[in-house]
Amino acid sequence: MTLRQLALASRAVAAESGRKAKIALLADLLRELGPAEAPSAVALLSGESQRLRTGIGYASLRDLPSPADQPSGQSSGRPAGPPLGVRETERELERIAEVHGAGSQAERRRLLTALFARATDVEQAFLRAVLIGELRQGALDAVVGDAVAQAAGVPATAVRRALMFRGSARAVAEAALTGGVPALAAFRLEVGRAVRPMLAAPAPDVATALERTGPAALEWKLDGIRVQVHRDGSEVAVFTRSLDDITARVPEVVEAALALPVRSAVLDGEAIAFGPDGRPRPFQETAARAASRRDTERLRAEVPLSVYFFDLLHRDGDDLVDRPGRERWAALAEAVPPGLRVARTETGDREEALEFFRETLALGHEGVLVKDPAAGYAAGRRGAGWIKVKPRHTLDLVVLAAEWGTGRRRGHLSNLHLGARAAGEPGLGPWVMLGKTFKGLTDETLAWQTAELLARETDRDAWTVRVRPELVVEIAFDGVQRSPRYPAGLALRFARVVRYRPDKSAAEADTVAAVREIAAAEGL
DNA sequence: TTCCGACAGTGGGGTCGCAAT
DNA sequence: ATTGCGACCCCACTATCGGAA
Repeated sequence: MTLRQLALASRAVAAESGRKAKIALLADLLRELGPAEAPSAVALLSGESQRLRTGIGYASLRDLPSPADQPSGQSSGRPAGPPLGVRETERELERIAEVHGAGSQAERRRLLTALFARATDVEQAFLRAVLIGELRQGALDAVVGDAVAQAAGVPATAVRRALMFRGSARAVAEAALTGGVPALAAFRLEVGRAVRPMLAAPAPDVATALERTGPAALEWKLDGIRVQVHRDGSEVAVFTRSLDDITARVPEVVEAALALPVRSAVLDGEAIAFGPDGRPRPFQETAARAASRRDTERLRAEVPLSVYFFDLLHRDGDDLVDRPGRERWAALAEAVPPGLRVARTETGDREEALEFFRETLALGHEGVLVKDPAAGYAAGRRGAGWIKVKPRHTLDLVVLAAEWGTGRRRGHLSNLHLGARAAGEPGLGPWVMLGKTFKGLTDETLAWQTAELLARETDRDAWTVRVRPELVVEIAFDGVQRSPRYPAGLALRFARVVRYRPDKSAAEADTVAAVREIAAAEGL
C-alpha cells in the first residue's frame, strides 16, 4: 500500500466522530494492509513513530521547502520517483533516527529532504503530523489497539493486556495479526522489560477520594521521578514513566535494588533528592539530577538520590500484577526494608485520612495517593484504583495577553498570559508575568474570553493578542518554581483557570509579593 | 434513560545535551 | 559563550463516546 492511501485513511478517521466508526475504518485498513505492512501502519498511526528519536521537530520541518515552494506542477502532482510505500516510509524514519543517533546531522537532513521530495502534498502533511506527534485523528494507541483486535479477530481485552506488558503497539499488532490470541498471551511480565506504569486519577480532596474507593490505603505522593526497577540476579535496569532506560544515571537506585533480599523483582517507586535538612528538594533539582548523563559520580555527591518503593509486581518467579494491592504491599514489605518504602496507612475514616494527608504535607511531600486495596495493577491506565490528592493554591491574576488556539480551539484566544501586580517592586513594570495557561476553560468560557479580550486589544502579532490589563481571572496552581524566563524569577506550576472574576478590578488583583510568600513557604 | 470510565486533545515550565552561530 | 532545538521530566483539565447501571 502507498503512503498516500494511508494518509487518506487517517484523514477519513479524523473526519469520523464516533469511536466505533474510527475503529471500523482502521480495522478495514489493517486487514487490507495484511500482516506484512499493518505493523508499520500501526507504528505510524498510533503515535509510536514519533518516539523514534529522529531529531526532527517543528523547526526542522519548518525549514524544509513547503509544497508551495516547489517548482510548479510538482505541488499537486506526483513527485519524481516511485510512490512511497507504508513499510518503506517507516524504514526511512528508522534510518533517519539511526543516523541522528550516530551524530550525523548532515546525513539526517539529506535523508529527510529526500523523503519529502518523494512525497505528495497529502503525504507530506501526514509525515509532518507523524513526526511532530500531532496526527489529531482521534485515535492513538488505545483506539488503534481496538482496531488491531478487530482486524485480527481477537478480543480487545487480549490486545489491551498485551499492550500493558509491551509498550510497543507495533509489536502487539504484529503478534495479534500473525499469531492471534496465543501470540498475544505470550506477552507477560518479564523481568528486564518495562511495563507501562499504573497512573492515578485526580481528586480535589481526601474525602472525595475516599468516597470513590471506600476504605483505602493512603501513601505518600513524592515529588520526584517515577522509577520502575527490574532486578534479575545481579542485573538491574531502571525505567522512567515513559519506559526510558535511565539505569546509568541513577546508581543509588541500582545499589538499593541490589541490596534487597531477592533473586528477582520488579518494583515501582519514586526517585527523589533530599536536602541536608532532610526535606525534599524542589522538583527541578531532582529532575535535573535524573536528566544528567555526565559527571554522575560528582553529581551524586552533590545531589544524592533516594528511592522509595510503593509497589511490587514480581518477585522470584511470582507474578503479582493481578493480585490485590494489599497483597502486593505485603509482598513489598517482605522484600524491602521500611526506609525504602513510602509511608502507608489503611483506613476508611475521613479524619484519620485527613490527618495522614496533613502529616505528609508537613514533611514537605507533594500529596497523597488513595488506593483501593483490592485493585490489581492496571498498567498504563489511569484507572479508579489509584487516586491522587494534592493541595491547591489560588490567586486572582490579570490577563496581559492571549495566544490563538490550535485544533479545535482554532479561532479562539486560548492560552492566557498571566500577570500579578508588581505593586511598586523596583525593576518590574506595573504587571509581572508569571506564566501562561490554557487549562480549565470550557467552550463557553473560551468563546466569552475571546470576545472580551478582543474588545481590549492593544496590539498583536501572528500568535499573540496583547490587551489592556483589565480582566481578572482566578488561577489555581500546585506551587511556585524558580524561573529563568519570567521577570520575577518565579513561575506558577500547573496553572489552570478556575473562573473569571468580573466582580474584581485589576487594582484588586494579587501581587508578586503574595507569590514570593508562597515561594518562601516552599523553601525556594 | 442516565451515569460514568476511558480516551484524545490542548497545551504549560524546566532541564539536559548537542549543534549551529 | 550563547542560542536554538529536540527530547523528556513533571502535568490539569474538558469534551466526547459508548458501555454500565
